[in-house]
Amino acid sequence: MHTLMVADDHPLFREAIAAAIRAGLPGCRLLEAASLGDALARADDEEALDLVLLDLGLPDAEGLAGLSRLREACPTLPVVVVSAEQERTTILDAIALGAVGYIPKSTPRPDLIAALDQVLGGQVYLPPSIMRRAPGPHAAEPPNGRASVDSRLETLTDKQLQVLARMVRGDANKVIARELDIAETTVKTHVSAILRKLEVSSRVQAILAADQADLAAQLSRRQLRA
Amino acid sequence: MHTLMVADDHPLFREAIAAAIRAGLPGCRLLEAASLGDALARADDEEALDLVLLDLGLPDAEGLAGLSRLREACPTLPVVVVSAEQERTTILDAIALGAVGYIPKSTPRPDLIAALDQVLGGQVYLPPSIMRRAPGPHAAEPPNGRASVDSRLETLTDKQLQVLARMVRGDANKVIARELDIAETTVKTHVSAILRKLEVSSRVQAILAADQADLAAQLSRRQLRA
DNA sequence: GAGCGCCTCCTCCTTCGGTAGGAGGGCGAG
DNA sequence: CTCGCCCTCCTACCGAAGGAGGAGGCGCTC
Repeated sequence: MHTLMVADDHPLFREAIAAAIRAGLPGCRLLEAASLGDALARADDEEALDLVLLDLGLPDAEGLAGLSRLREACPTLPVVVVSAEQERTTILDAIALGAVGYIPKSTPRPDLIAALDQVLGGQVYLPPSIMRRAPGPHAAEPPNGRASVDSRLETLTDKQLQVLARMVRGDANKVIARELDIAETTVKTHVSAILRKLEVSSRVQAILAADQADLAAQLSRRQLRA
Repeated sequence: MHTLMVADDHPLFREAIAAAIRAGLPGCRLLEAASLGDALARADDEEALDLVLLDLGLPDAEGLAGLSRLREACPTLPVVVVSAEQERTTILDAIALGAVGYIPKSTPRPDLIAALDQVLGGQVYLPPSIMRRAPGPHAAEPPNGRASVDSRLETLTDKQLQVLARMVRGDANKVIARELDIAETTVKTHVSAILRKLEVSSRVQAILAADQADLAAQLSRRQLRA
């Protein structure tokens, strides 16, 4: 049927997941790897490999960097991330790196089998329990993080927002001036106002604050061209 | 059964997708909206709404900003994006904004119905044809995108990386000097080297390049404290 | 030992970033 | 009309950023 590889440094968990697969997907060949290096070596030998279940947190592959390395070494090999980590951004980063699925370690057995089925069938699996939470990306965050920056963004005038949009692209004042067809001194005036309103003391910090907030949304909300 | 709303400004496409749904998911109630404003108004009336099929490219909601607004207005309302756009990053952005699925307009009818089924069943749907392409995020992109920035990061020395880590936090040279307990002139030397190696011409651009690449991974790979 | 790379620090210089203050013009609300 | 807000531009000043060049120390390899 299929050939899977479980890459996890914790033997107990490796056994547990292997057992679950044997029970739920009978007929599968199962390989095991205790480290990323191990997994990479085995992936070279086995050309019949259909899927890798990769744990984030392998000792020789800190977090998503490990996934990145595996993807680079074997770009055509489908990888599902299996992890205790449940952050939305982590999940999205994993998918962005080319993972074909993300399975939290807390996933109940039947759901896990269904997820693997889905992935082996050529689909992409994301955990509904996390990805379908209502409030989207700005959920259980500290109330004085994103929200306040966002509100400060709203106090900016249109021109200031346009200037800020260029700042976050890395443009210098002189370039911004040329693009918006105003004098550099005027750009400076706007920049000063932006720094004051954002309550920061340098251009870099303004940029950091801006892309923590949803600048793109603010721009389109006011029908401003970027 | 379920109540769906199709939000698309193109009447022909709206009809086509409505017909497909009626055929594939008999018993569904179907609402239609020709604009984002329209959709928002109808979503307020209907409390029984199960899913919105949102087109990107509505005249009053440019691209993902429209999704953002809809999500803000109705955070608990599941939204599937339906679009001609097929960029991986667009898809991931949509999911990051809280969409529960992404269906390219080129999706064949049976697959579309299956996708809607999956979403109505509480899952998350991503188009396999795009998301499971082999080479991951740096595929058909210009070869000098993320990969090259990443490799340039590797040419940085440890100290340079430590300095860069402070730069991306918005620290000034003086602050970095204090933190690393070296002279400000030395920090400048490092910064200059960083700019040269990253092939950029300003601090801001260096920062933008750095957090496009995986700086965190690089730091932990060398066991450096941030 | 010689060479090399890295880290450290220095000076001199230019450009950029940012503040302060003033000044004129457009535009809408009272 | 007056007031206030915004955009525009200016001068002047100062500190931060960045380039050029030199220099010493440290640890490595050949």
